[in-house]
Amino acid sequence: MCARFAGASEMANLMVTERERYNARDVEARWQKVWDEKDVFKTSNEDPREKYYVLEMFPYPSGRIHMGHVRNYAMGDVVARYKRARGFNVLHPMGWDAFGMPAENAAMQNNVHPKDWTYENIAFMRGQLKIMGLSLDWSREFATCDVEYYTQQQRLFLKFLEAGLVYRKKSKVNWDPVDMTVLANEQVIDGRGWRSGALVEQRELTQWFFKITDYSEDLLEAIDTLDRWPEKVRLMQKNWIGKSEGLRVRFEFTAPAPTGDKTLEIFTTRPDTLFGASFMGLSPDHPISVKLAESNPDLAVFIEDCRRIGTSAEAIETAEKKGMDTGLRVKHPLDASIELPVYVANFILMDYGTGAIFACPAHDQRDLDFARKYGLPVKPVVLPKDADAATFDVADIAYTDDGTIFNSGFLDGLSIAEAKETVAKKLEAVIIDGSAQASRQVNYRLRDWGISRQRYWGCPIPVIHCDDCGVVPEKDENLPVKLPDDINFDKPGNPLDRHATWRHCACPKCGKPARRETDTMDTFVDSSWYFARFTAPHADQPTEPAAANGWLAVDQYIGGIEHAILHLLYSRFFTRAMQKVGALNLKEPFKGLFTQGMVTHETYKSTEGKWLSPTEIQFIEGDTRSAIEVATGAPVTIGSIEKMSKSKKNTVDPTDIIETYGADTARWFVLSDSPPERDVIWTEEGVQGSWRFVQRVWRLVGEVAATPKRSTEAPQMGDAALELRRATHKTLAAVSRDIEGLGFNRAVARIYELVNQIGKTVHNGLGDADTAWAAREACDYLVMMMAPMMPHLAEECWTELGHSGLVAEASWPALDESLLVEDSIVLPVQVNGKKKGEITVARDASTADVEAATVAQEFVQRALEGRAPRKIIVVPQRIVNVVG
RNA sequence: GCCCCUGUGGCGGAAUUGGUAGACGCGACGGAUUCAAAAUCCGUUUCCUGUGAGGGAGUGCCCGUUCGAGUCGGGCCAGGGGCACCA
Repeated sequence: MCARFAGASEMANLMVTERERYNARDVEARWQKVWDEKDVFKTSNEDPREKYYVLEMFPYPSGRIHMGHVRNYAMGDVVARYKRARGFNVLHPMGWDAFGMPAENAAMQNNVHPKDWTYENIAFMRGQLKIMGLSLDWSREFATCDVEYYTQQQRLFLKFLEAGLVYRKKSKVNWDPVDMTVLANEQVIDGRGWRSGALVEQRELTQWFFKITDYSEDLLEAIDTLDRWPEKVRLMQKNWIGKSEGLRVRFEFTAPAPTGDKTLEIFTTRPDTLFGASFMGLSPDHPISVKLAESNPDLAVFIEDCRRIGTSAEAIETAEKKGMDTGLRVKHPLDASIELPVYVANFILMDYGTGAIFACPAHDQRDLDFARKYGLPVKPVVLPKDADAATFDVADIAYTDDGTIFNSGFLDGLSIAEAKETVAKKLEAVIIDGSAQASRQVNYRLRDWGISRQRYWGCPIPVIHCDDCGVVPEKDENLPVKLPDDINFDKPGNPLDRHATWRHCACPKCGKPARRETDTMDTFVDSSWYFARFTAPHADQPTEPAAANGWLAVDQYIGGIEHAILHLLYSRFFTRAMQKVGALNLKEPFKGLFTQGMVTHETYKSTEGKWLSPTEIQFIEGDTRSAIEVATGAPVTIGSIEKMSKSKKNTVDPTDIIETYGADTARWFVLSDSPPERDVIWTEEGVQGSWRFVQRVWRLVGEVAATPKRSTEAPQMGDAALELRRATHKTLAAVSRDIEGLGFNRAVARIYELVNQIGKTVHNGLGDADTAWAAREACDYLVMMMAPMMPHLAEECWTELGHSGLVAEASWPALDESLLVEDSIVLPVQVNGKKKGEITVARDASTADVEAATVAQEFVQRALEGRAPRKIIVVPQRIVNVVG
């Protein structure tokens, strides 16, 4: 509880001791028990109704849930409960993304076993989720570290291996020599390991890869079918896959390279600028560079330097363009009289294209930087639209925009596109050494997915290394390859490597002693297919294809934008791969995707500059802009609003909030204040507003419930009663539409409006039978409409209103369309586009009648200042505009 | 550098997709109730001007399209995000 409202906790307690107050804590526990005992949210695979699969990204069991989880799961729960009320057979499961580094860090720091740490966290967090009152089918729960789950993952791996979707290759990695582990690029900070602080080395390791690039084109193309995904995410995925079309061109060496190659093959997207070529560039890792280095110590040193620089973003940004002349020369493919030097250059990547380029400094910034440094020629060949060919030159900025080709012989005068095509056609027809000099090629930025991790707490890769047979897959009947429990973390590195017995086994092929693979799988593998596993969580195969095909795709997937690329792309790949091995039969796992915003909070700092949590500060009475530190009384600096994080201490614990105000209040608040895709600012005032609303609804429902139960037939309605009925049904139409479109904040606002209207009616008295009838209908509808967001309060009110059965099992209320249209309507009247007043006319009034009514208005005459209207535009049932 | 998104009161945000800008909530202010407080209820709250009815301006800035623009188009400015030696 926030110290700013140190009194609030006691306040809330005081409130609940008053008899008529709504006691969230007791009520919520009671209804949760009822739902549980009746198995209300258990879902059957055999239900004949239309299916709806709603899923929130499952949590990592870090120890406690945070407000981000609350927001995410509240949203999913609204959808699940709404769709259930709409008659769908709803699958809404929950599980745990339970493998990963933090468990091992905890093991090293606190001497607990990763398994114990993980399962204890899961038990605690499950309890936290349960008090949120989520409509989850807990019978389908699993953790990815459950042996049952990772057994099936190993089975999938072996099927992928058999299907040619898995391979091993040597690859460069960031290696932390102290922790003895591979680091992801994000874990390298200023060239040092994020944990150990040791200088990171580039190492070549043999690693396992998934062939995601087999699906580059398919993954790219199918993005266009994902029309219920945010445009932003689709764009990010497109950019990540990074398709570029170009030409592979082979340049003839003047004398064969030391590797024996007669030609140097490069990839370019700008064949139109070939006449601007000034030199060739090789990656330091190119086979020719490597071969040359064997007999050239200077080059060997240079290549070693390049490798040390690493792959982090900072390193790349600050690195100067550097290179070394190899002494090799090639012939220009379009003009054999031109010879070009071949350099090894530090900015060329081995794993894109062919690891070699031709450089055109005038039209590529990197090439230009390099050319200026080494005094190489810069020859412009693309002329900007209004430039003069005689004087146009490039200084320090390469010209990369559109223009006309010049200085290029037979290409002169062509557009860039025409020149590309002309060059391609010409070089495709030239045969060197038995094959075409050039071929069109599509290149992707997307790389294969390296899944090897030198870690203990992950899914073991089920293969065996045999001296005689090489790499041998484990036999299916020998699965699972279980993680050993008896490990220790007293030394850095992978405990599986050091285990006394675990890695020793018999070769599945020849039976001789062999060694297990000790690498485990990237945890992204675990989360790439869990959504499929939920459809048959206890199957003895990875999936039950009938169940998977019946439930998938996920109709609505909800989670953070931070997974916009990797998790979602891997899952899309996995679904395709699983289709290939017959585990299911579809390509796209998530039909609808929604990425919710973060939960943010003000930050606070002490006079010494230390971060302070909201519980450590107290606001000065009546002032929300100044506060003091509780412990010292010193003034507090109130900082910017940021994502809740442990490091900035600006977190609010969901459990504290739920204990004080109840889960419904917490859920209502995170749904109400901001559009769900944007960040929401957590404020104590806001939560109290939600809490006030809960009490208000409870009071109003209580007053209405004291009136006699309404008959099925509506009585003759008076004006006030009819107005309330109209409001009720309009709200129903709007809330339905808003929830369908995930506009929870709008749905909340509509519900507030209805409650205000009910309040007004109650305030004016419920004496008339028709008013009481309308008020009861309004409350029945209100309770149903708020049930997806505040399920406990809804159940309690439902009972109070005299209904038997559960709201959780009730159908969405019926809409009376006739109440949405009114006989007379208010039309705004503009004069020359500015609103001057309004008129009330019959709904079906003719244009002529509306015009007549308009010109008769005194305010219209006044605004026209005596002139006659030149034109009157009547938009039926919308607006009138008088042009004068 | 490339790609994308967002700019509306003191604050979070609505606006039927070109038709009454500011719904709803928070905060603030005034009042009722109370011995007093809490809670609750009733008001006011975009800005300027006016005692008032009213009048004028207004959705980051400029220009345009339109009877009519927060919404569409063009050009700026500011903030945020993604990718980044990708040839």
